[in-house]
Amino acid sequence: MDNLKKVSDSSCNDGLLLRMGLNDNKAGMQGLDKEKINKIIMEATKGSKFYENELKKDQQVNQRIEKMMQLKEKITAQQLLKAQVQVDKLVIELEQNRNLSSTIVHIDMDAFYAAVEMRDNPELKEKPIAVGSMSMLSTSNYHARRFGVRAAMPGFIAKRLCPHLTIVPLNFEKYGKVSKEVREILAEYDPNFMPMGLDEAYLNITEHLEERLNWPEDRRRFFFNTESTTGTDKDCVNMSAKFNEGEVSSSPVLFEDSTSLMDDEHEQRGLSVENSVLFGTSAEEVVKEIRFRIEQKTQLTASAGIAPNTMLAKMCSDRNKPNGQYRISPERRAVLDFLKHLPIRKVPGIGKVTEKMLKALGIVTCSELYQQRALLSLLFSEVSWRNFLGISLGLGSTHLEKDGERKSMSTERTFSEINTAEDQYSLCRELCRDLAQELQKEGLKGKTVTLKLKNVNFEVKTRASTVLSSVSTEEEIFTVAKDLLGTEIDSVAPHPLRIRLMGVRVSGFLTEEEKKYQQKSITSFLKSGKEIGYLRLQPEKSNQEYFTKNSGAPHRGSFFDQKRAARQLNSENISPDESRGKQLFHDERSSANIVEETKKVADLPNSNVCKIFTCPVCFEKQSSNNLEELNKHIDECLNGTCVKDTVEISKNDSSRENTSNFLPQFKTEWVDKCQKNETDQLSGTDQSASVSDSSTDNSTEKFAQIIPDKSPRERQPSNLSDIARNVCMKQCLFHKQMSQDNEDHFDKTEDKEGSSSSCFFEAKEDSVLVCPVCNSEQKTTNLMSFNRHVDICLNKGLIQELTEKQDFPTKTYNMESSNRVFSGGLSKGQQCTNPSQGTKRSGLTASQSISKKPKASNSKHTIKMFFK
DNA sequence: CGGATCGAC
DNA sequence: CTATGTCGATCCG
Repeated sequence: MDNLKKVSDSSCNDGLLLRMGLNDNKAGMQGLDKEKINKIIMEATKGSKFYENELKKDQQVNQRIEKMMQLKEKITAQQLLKAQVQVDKLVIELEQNRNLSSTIVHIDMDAFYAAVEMRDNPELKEKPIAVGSMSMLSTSNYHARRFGVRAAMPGFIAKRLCPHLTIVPLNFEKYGKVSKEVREILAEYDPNFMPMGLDEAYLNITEHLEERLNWPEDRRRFFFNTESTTGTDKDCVNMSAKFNEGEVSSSPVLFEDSTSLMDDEHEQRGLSVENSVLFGTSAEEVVKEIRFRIEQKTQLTASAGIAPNTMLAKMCSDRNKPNGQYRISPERRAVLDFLKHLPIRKVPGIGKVTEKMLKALGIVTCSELYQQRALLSLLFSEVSWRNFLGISLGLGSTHLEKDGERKSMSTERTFSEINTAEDQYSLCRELCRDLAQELQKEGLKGKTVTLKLKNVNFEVKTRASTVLSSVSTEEEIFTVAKDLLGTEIDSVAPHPLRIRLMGVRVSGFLTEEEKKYQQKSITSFLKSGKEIGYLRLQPEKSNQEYFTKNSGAPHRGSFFDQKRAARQLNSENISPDESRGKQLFHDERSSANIVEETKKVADLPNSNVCKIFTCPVCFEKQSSNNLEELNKHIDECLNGTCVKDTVEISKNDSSRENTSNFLPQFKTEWVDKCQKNETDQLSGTDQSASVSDSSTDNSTEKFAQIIPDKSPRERQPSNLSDIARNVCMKQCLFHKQMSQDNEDHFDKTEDKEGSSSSCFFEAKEDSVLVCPVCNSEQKTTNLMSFNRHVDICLNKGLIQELTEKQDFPTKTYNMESSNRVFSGGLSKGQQCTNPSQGTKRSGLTASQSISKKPKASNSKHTIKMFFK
């Protein structure tokens, strides 16, 4: 979708206008120039509550910037130098692993909603239109954009900018249909393509390109759609001309004033059959073919980008928009050239706030981003500056990851002021009802309910509560949401709560495996607790039964249950892979237990268990209704007490709960069982796990040493260093493969925790050190010298290449705090970027290892575990 | 964990 | 009159 964000304003600090992101305006045509547009927007905006709030937010950003600048002032030249060295080591490594072998395509439908509406209503074709409502526009056509009418602008302001503007209401059904048609085409080129919303998608056409080489020619020939409606014959001809020219500028659908292109150039480019186009085998040709087919099928145009990774592809698709395409050839040089003068704001994941913060540091273009990498590493969080670095090197995801399971579901509504508690509660219930319905469609239950409120001053608040048992029905959700709402109403009493928006979200879903077991187990844990006095009934005002639904069964002893719950929990803490494997492994045998448990559940009458717990050890009431707190307390109480029935714990049990503490005895027990289990049952299978020597302490570190590993051959290294070596070896092997200029005989070792200054390269006996930058063999085996050489090389090579000159601030500062206060924007597209490289990347230091994705590869996981 | 923020569509 | 809705991620306390 077209965003208004892309344009930055050169005039510094008129916050709102900047936010409105006015585009440069083509002179000559009707429309407004930038100045007029800004003026009108200001007039419409000034004095509004909305504007006041925008100013406030702006102030907050300014404060953040100020803080950052203060921090910057304290940085010493020495610190900066050190940072430079560290960062540049990473640069080498990233550079080493640069992967240019994939061909990623980003397809972006031009002014999608507006284009669809124009297609379906010819009357609109000549007019400036926008899709949305008086309060908010989703997109506008290119004609309307000349007036400054843009997505995310309220309709009433758009009307002032462009009084003739036609606002068409949204019709998602229609867009969905068209989107589906487009996706059918895309799927032919990459069955695993990744749609991003209705109008965008990423494709990995690497495989397609290979196969295509062997295709007969007629498989690359496509015919014009002659039977299309609304005089598109001419459009088709236009298209043909455009495609043959390989140069496209405007679309008849999008521009009322589009000129007819000449139509007799067919022969110029392999058009051997009348009414058809033959496409070649290159990436460009493939994408032209895709766009051609999209237009033939839907009468809509698309823009596209072709590049070695998703980030670049996305930026490419923006380049020749609308109805154009652009390719970055898979060469490092080409990538860097593309980035050289590119404003950071064009980068997906860099929004207006990040742009502003970076601008305060004098960073506007990607090459400046690279220049300042050392500084950024001191001012921003690890995640952020690494992201920045990746951006400035042009690195991104080279494969398309399927998006994982959903993490939350929410619904929210904006309305004219509601200020009576009664209305607010009923609205809240309504939202809960809607949400419950959607949740049930996907069979989801979550533990956390979040209430979102926006008051009439546009201030947003969220209030969350996590409950013990997963919720999914209207009543369950409402029970929680209502409390949150009540608290907020009380907090402003005796004034009314004046809101313009309310939203409800449920998150904290169970994973597939958890779904199977947890419900019963957890609730059984709670129920049994109640039986022996863990939980006590507390009379409450009204519908406060948190656990009336999904009641669990009583099990035998409380201790038994508690232990089981705790054990499960910890298995969760070990590693996703590990616990998942285990669960699957035990599936069969545990089913019997579950059945039995379920029966008991059924027998239990609805109860009114409530929020007050009594500790079974000290018998004191616990005020917290947080299971974690409760368990923590019980742990403390129990610490040192002997628990005999540990042996009874069967590994089949699979209850879990979100508690990080549990009885030490159980941990030990669990580890032993695991250990046994692994060797007994897993040998010979694909799965393996290594358990390090069991030390005596009961800390969780022990669990961190259980290292899942897919490769049978490397099972059970005798100690941690062996494990580490294996990891390094694997990575080196991979490295060698990846390295185009082979012969790199250096070994990389992980930076150990705490010793961040340790050398990056470490010599193997008999090895020759080859500089990864200049590729020359180094005589020295002294790592210090070698590292120094690499640093020098870097400064000569990379830095110059990308930035021409190296600017090195040399002021002297004092700096005591290493706290990074600032975050750089990271969005999905962005930060998934590096996993692709990440899985292949070697030599990551422990602290460098990024593992946010649950789907982190095993090797990555191992690294992280190892250095925990 | 909860709350605020950012960013994308 | 009239400034969205939904989701994921990060960071901080």
